[in-house]
Amino acid sequence: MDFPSAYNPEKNEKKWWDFWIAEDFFSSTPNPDKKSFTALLPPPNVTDRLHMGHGLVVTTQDILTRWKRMSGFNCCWLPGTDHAGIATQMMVEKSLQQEGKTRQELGREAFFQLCCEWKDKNGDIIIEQLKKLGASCDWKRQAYTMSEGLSTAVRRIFVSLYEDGLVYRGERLVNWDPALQTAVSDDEVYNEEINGNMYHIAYRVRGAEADTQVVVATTRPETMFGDAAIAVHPEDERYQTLIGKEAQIPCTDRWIPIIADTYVKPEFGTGCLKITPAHDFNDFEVGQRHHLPRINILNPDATLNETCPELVRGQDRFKARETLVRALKDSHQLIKIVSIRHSVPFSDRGKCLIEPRLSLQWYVKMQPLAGPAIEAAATGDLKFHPDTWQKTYFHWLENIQDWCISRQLWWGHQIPIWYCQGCQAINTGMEDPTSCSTCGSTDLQQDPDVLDTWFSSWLWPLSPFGWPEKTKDLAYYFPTDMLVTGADIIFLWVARMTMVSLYTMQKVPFKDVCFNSIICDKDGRKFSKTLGNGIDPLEVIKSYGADAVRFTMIQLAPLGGRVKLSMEDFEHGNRFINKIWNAARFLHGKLGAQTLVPVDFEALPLPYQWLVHELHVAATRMDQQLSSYQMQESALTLYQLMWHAFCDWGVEITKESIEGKGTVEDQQIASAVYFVFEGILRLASPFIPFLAEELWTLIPVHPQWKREKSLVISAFPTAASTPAFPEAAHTWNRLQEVISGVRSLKSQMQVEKKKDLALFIRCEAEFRSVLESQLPLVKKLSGVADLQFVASLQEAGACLANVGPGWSLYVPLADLTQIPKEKTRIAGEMQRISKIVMGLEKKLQNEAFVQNAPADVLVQAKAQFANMGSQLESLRESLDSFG
RNA sequence: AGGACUAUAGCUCAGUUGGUUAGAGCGCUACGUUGACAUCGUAGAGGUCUCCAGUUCGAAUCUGGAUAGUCCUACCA
Repeated sequence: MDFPSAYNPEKNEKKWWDFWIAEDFFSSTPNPDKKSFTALLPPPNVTDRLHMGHGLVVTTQDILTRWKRMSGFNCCWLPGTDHAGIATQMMVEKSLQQEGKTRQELGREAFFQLCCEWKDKNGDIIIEQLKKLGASCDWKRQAYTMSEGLSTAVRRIFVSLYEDGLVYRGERLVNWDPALQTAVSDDEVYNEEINGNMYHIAYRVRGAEADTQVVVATTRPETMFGDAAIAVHPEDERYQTLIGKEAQIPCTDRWIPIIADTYVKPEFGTGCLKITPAHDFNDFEVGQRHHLPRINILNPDATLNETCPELVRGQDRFKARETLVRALKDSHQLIKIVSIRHSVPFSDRGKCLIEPRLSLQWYVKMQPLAGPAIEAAATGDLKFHPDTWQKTYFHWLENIQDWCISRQLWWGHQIPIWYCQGCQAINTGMEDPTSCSTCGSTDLQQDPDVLDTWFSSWLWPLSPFGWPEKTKDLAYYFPTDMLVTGADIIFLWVARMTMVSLYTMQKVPFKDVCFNSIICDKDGRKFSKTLGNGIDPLEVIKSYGADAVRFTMIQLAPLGGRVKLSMEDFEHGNRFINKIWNAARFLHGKLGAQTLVPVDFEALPLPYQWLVHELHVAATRMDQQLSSYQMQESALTLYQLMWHAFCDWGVEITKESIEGKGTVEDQQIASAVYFVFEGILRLASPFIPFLAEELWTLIPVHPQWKREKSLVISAFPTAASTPAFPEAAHTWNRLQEVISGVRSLKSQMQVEKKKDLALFIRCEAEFRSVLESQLPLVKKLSGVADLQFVASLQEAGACLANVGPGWSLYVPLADLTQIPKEKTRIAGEMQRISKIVMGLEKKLQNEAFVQNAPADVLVQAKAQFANMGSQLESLRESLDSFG
């Protein structure tokens, strides 16, 4: 068979992906005889395009899912997309804008239709990109938050919560995005520090004395038209006389009371605070305490409304500020302007300055839902990896605020609430009402708002499996097993899924939540569009292949960490792919002609027993590491096994010991080597599925591995399915030390080219017999012509020495002028070792240590003491031999 | 302001219940290519595990404190 000299990722990735999909390996249906493993793909927005964050989440989850699939689980990894209310609406509006149209001109229905069309055209781009990475999702189940089924679930949960009194409508301050003209939730707001001004403004006070003033400091002077009071601290001596008096809002003839409230910090600003309940969150509360009126001064587009004086009416908030400041200057009521740096809220979506604005919105009462969610994490039903996130989770839930779920958008699930135009009653239900349930009137009007996108995504563990129907899917797959996601949506998504699952099903939605790393550039800055410092995964896949990208990411990124990623990092994964490919190519050339037979492992030569044992150790370790979500470590285990055990030693040994005459011994060795290699491919499959599959089909069939139709559904090696040879492995390790010792000695002498070099070795009798049994191989691997056993150093003469545990290697010094240099080296070595020996001696003489240390630690220390002691002895002997 | 996390080799990071001569990859040095792979091999150099105190027979690992950095939450009228 022809074996290509280089691996072609692009060609093979397509080939194998098509094969896997055609054979339907990733689909799952409920099967009571098989244990399920369910994972949820965090549904990307339909507006998303693949970035490294997705890449990492998908790779991590795919590795775990593929590993579980190969371990015999019935795996369902559920994919899908989120309709992304605001983001999609913005996209569509933008394209409308280019045609010079607005959504208002188009009308709600047509606009909604346009959004649907946009989704149909662009919504699956991200999904196709995920597939490029090899995501082994159950693609037949691909869900979408606006699909019919999922929309029913949204309606069901809304109605249930409403009926349970957990959904209510209230007039509150919301974060108002004037650009999008909608409320956004607290979690969609971010703060940014900007340069601003603090305006000190004088209000006239009505009282006995003429011209008394009270000076307040504010960053938003225009909000004064919504002022309902001026507050001072009740114990602030400066202002005692003012409490109870009235002050006049400049530019108006409105008078407001001066009140006392402990919220005011006397040391801040002037110690006098204007209270604007309708436009500031804290003032809202102060206002509530003092029963102050809430005066809304803003139109939805943040222009000042009719409650304001003509001076500013109709002007934009920033324009109005300028106008007002000029007017205040003229009336000498502007005391001063101080420039400050302060953080102000911005809308995550609209990127514009948020205005707190009074409006009627729908809310979910969160406290009753939070309790069980706290409980679940406290009892360990729900675990976080790393678990430090638990604290954050608790803190948020314990201080939870009600969730504003209405959005003034057109794209999304319209709120299933109908207001009776007759009696004002509120109607809801699973069916659209035709008449008012209170008065029977047919004049009903549906609430124009839509629900927050998260109000559908929080049902992700439930709705795609058919909830609220009691489906077989739901019974089999729910609760799911695992979620991998970014810690940034622990509140927005993770906690809410937990709450709604506990509310509806009395069960946590998943047992384990893994938070993946945040990906940064070389300078530690987060990847962001505005900085343009991101790395496009698709571009990297193009140049290195999906496997290289996957492997690089997973071995670089710990759970819950922060990883600095640069383009060059992907060369690491690429080299690994190349290395494996070439190892396979070598096996093909050297052993390819062999027919594989069952291996009699017990009868294998020592080094091959070691190699088999290495597979056993790695398989055991990887299973354990993956079970505890240590993907990074398991990738390293795989890497070490493949590169340093199999290639550096296994392949080298094979080169020396196969004779190529078709003997039984050769056949056994070839079969053993391929047994290990196939084992490694199996271990590698979850990490680098494309390459593994390609090589797996190229290698000869091994009778001791069960051959399935594809590697992706083959058994993952375990401790039980791989033979172990701990003693043989230990023995071979000792021989490896000698081989390295010889190489080191040669390197010191710079005699790489002297193939006829002969060395002396002195060692214990027992080890000598082992060494003799493997002497030809040891000589070949260490690259010397001869290795002679000597009983003493005297036999060897003036020598360079290399001392290890239980053996000393000597090579005669050709050049006697090197003796001083060698003496210095040995002295240094002796110093290093005697330090260790002295430490051990002190330890062993310490009775407290002897008494308290566990038995195995003690035994180890004693053995090491003896070992190092004898090495020291040998070194001293060498030093002495130089006179 | 409150909270969380991080501090280990020049760089990027491992180090799972306290017991190793503290590791890996990249980079660096020396040597090595007549077919697995130079996308390579062999051998090296390089670390008072940020600092101070404590617990312990024993601390990179646990506790307290300091310093520096990152992030989150709330917020400054």
